[in-house]
Amino acid sequence: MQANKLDLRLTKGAKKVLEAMGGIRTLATAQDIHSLLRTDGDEAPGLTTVYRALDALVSQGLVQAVELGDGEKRYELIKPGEHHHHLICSSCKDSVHLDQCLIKDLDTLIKSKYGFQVSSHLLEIFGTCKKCSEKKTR
Amino acid sequence: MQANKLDLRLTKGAKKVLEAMGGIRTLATAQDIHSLLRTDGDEAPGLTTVYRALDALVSQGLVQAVELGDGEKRYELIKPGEHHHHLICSSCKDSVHLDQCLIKDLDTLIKSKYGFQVSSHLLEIFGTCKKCSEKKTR
DNA sequence: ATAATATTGAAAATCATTTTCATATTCACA
DNA sequence: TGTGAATATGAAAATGATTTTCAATATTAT
Repeated sequence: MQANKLDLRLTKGAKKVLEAMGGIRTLATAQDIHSLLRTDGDEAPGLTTVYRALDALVSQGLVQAVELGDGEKRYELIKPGEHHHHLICSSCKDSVHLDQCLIKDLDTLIKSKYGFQVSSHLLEIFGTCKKCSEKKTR
Repeated sequence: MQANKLDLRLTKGAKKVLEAMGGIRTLATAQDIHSLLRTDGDEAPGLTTVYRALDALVSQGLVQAVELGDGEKRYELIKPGEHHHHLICSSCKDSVHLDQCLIKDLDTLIKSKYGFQVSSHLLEIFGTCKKCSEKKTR
């Protein structure tokens, strides 16, 4: 039977990657995820498989990829089809993800002003988090 | 305070790069700029120098670097200290730059809501440009 | 000038990611 | 349940953008 309600044809590797990502709250590189799996021991998939799994998960909408400008892609679990943005602290490198997209309504404005049909966007915000700015002024 | 005496200690290579970028209206990679200079002939700087020049120009605030997720940095001339964002057509790969930052006022909102001091942000918008969507519906 | 300093470029190194290819696993279906 | 086709895997090699090295040049201050 080929019932495809939600096409979740996940490979073994992808399932493990998904599982590992469940335990991470911040953005992680492919290599982060790989070494996490390695630490957890049991038959960890190789790095190549992790990359392939991440690709698959991204196109299935379960994971989002973010590129911050340092030449390394970072990945994060999302609710299927959703996305979100981050506040990234330049000092402690920690990232907080925002619970809602801050520029949802921009799409229609852009459509009417430029005739440009928005399909996705990339928004990341850099600065200093509360903790770090308190440290500085102390 | 002396405001306008900008520290323009540009190397010969950087000057050439700057010049070449003046003639480009879209985002260009280091290699684009390099081959443009090569085409223009006269004693073009090597690729290494182009990279170094771009670094310098970025830290001097004359050029902005954008990373779109394909692992290649793209560069663009800006008015010193300013920045802007792009509408990038997934179909024809052309990019239009927006004349003003669409999320200027977000900073204060984020500051009050998260205690996070914004210093910079990354915003790129992907979709289909007017020309390309007309082509499709034709 | 002359010595000290900074810039250049070719080639080598780096490093994340992708590809290759041979082997192992899963799947369709008779 | 077996059998062959299709898919998944991983180690090693390839890729490709960027960086580093290092020796040769050019620039600058003295």
